Amino acid sequence: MPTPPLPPTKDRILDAAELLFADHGFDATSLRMITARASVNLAAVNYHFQSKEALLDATIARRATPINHRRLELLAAFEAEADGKPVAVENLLDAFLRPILEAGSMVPRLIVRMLYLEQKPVFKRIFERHLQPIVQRFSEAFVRSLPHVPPNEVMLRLLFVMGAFAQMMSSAGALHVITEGRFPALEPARCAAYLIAFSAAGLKAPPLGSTL
Amino acid sequence: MPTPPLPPTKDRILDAAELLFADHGFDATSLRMITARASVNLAAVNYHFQSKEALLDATIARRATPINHRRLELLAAFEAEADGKPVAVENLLDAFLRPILEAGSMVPRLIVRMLYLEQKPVFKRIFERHLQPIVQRFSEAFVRSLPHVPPNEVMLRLLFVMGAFAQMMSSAGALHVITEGRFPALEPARCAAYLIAFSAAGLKAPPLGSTL
DNA sequence: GTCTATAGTCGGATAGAC
DNA sequence: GTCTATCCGACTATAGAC
Repeated sequence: MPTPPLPPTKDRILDAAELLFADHGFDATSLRMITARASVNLAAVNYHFQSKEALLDATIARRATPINHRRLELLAAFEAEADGKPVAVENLLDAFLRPILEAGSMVPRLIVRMLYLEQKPVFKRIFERHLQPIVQRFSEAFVRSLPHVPPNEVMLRLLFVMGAFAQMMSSAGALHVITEGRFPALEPARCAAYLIAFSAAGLKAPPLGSTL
Repeated sequence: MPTPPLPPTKDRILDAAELLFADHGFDATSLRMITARASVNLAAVNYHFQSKEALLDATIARRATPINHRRLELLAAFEAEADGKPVAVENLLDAFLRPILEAGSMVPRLIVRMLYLEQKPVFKRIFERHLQPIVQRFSEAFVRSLPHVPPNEVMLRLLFVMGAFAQMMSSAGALHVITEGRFPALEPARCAAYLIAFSAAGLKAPPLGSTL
């Protein structure tokens, strides 16, 4: 009986990098931490990828591509269902959030951290490539679905939604600790329905208008 | 005429550290970057503070202490005004957010980054010392002001509010770029009224209940 | 493709003169 | 209190044997 085939080196590196980047961030994750966890030689990273930044890019790309594909699929389905009328904001939020939440527990933390929280030039490039086009597409849908809110105010409110989502992903687990046990320990994804209810109410609130 | 007196070394270090930690985060800021900007010798940092982590702590403490004092002052004023009745959530949000927004442009970015975005053990200790007690106090007020929402759901929604606030602080400026100029370039603080309107609506939404 | 070995850099922290 | 000089560890990246 042959030894169970380990995943190829390249995939083991990606798996380890995904977990460590998600947990500790880019700067605080060294290539040595990655190679140790992947049981791979240090030099293998620079052989398969060219640099630490290129590894980050590959890590994000592997996950973001199918998620974004699914997002557009769901959006199209909701739009077909609405038959020309604006889609309910709850459905737009669902189409945007469900694919990333269903991608497994580390993936959202990785993407959130990388795309919303970090600020280095690398991340700006990654954002432009992997999130910008999707955000554009969804923004337009949100603007159509919120006719009583000025477009710029919709954009600002969507920024708030992204922040609430990021916070949920990165520290919903901490609520159990902060509240000294009063809040149940539940996975971030279990909070999604609460996030959608909260966000939908905020998005639909009467606009302030004026300066935007 | 004497040369204009420079601030003491210790304060110059704190000023430089505040700016750099806010812009680049803790890991990406080296002591050498700080001493260069402060025009101070490298060894001065370890003389006045003991370590990089202790410097971070001092940087946060210098700003957080007066802000938290002001928050409690405003909260007490609103509670006195309400005369035993629950305070309007808009006022609670105002009492929590206004002091940090009035503290100058870098201060909120520093505190937000340190207390919400970073995850190292150092930051956990800083959070427990400088934000935990305030959050506790305000949570209770929010729970009283939202009698139709279960306490645990209030806590979760407050987490969303914190996330929206953090996102506004760290990337409201980017909206001008992302929208290719359609969104006006305005300071994060100018968005505060919009954040409060959004958050108040989200907080007051009908609760989902069930699993929390 | 995978390893060892190492170059080259930069980090935080400290010793000791002034 | 402030400086120079330096230690020592960790890092990314690469060269070159197998």
